[in-house]
Amino acid sequence: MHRLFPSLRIDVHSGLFVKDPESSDLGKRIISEGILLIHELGFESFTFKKLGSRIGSNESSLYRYFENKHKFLLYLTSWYWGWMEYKLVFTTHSLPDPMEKLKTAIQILTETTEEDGAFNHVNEVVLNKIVINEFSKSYLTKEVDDENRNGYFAIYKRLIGRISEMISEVNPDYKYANALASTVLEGALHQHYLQEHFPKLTECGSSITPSDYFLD
Amino acid sequence: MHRLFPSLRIDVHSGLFVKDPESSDLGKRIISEGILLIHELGFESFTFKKLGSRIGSNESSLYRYFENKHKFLLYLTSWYWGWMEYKLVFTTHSLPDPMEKLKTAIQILTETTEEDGAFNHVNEVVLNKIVINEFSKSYLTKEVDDENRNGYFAIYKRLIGRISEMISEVNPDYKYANALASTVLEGALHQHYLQEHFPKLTECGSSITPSDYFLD
DNA sequence: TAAGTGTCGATAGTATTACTATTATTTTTG
DNA sequence: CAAAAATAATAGTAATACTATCGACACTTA
Repeated sequence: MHRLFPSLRIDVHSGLFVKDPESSDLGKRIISEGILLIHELGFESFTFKKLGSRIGSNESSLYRYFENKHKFLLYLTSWYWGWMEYKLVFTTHSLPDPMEKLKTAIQILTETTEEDGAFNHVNEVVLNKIVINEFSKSYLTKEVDDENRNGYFAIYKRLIGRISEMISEVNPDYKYANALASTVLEGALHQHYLQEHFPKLTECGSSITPSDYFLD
Repeated sequence: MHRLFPSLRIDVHSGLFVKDPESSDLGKRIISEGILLIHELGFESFTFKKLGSRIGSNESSLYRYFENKHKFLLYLTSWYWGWMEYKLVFTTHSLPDPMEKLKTAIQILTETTEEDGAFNHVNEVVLNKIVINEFSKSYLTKEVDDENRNGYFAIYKRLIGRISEMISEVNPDYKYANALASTVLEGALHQHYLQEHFPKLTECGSSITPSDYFLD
């Protein structure tokens, strides 16, 4: 993925920020250091005050970029899924065989993330860990339905739609393409989590990866 | 399941409560109304103060039963998995055919919950909804590893172990029994959630159930 | 019957969180 | 260089997630 498209941007729903963090240096520092800090502290203990003092800025300045920390998380995860979609589409686009296409897709979606030099204020490896640990919290709320109506989960849904289509191309008679697509995506995050914290609940570990499991 | 064992108790790890809520009337009211209130408000907005005023009791009294609301959630979900385990073992115990056993198990684990009159201070239907919405939050924390070491997730892990065994009995050569068992359990909760909030991401709905999908 | 024990409710208090509002200062830009 | 925009500094607020203390009452038991 390295610098193939130096001018590429992941398009995140504008309702998720007050001021586009890509538009300034401070904004980019909020993103890059925010990712690291959420990873270090966990989303519950993460606050804008702490992030502000870490980047030598002020709490109130951060509120000019993001309404609250929940939207900040939505922004980050949305960016992540946009990035995944881009990797997916780019890699599978030219593959003619539906089965190979699907396998490649599953590989991409379930493998351990490697860094992508194309977006230098984003550490994709750490962001992947945040998604594993915190993504569920971004939608397991009382406000989901409103936020969904606003389109905040559009990228994620589109990604599932793409996988679902690939499944249907391999087997048009399979009745549960959507359910399977969502299970793979969510299940991959879950297996990575189990690997780290509940190794007895999965075979995945150093020699077997979640990709092996889902490909099987 | 109705009153087959009137003297049955689900054994929850004693580290999850300060004083056993089953031991008093107030304790039982905390459980039964707590389930309803978490469901109404969502776990984030739920507080002991609100629950106290709802049951005509005092905030500080609740703290005599549970150290904090996180442990309260752990208690409730742990109880739920204990109850599921009991249903699973009871129902599948006498089935001789491994395949039928596994199918019955999957049916139980993925179906929509019905009430069980045997535990009258617990509304299992609402508790199931809490598990769907909040269970992930109980382990997606910075404290998981400590809490896991304390044995707070033992029942859940044992349940996965049982399903894993059933899978291996059907096909001893299958390499990912644990991973599959955990995927089914987590995936079932996820499908129920999607059904409610993201219907486009799954085929599951009024005519097709998550059980159909996972049995397939 | 008096003393001891446990339970619960009431009240008060604390540090922190998740913001909002205002004003001052710096930086950008036209 | 001046105006506008961005950022920093400070203060303030309501709510959260507790902790601590105290008194009332019931129950036991010696």
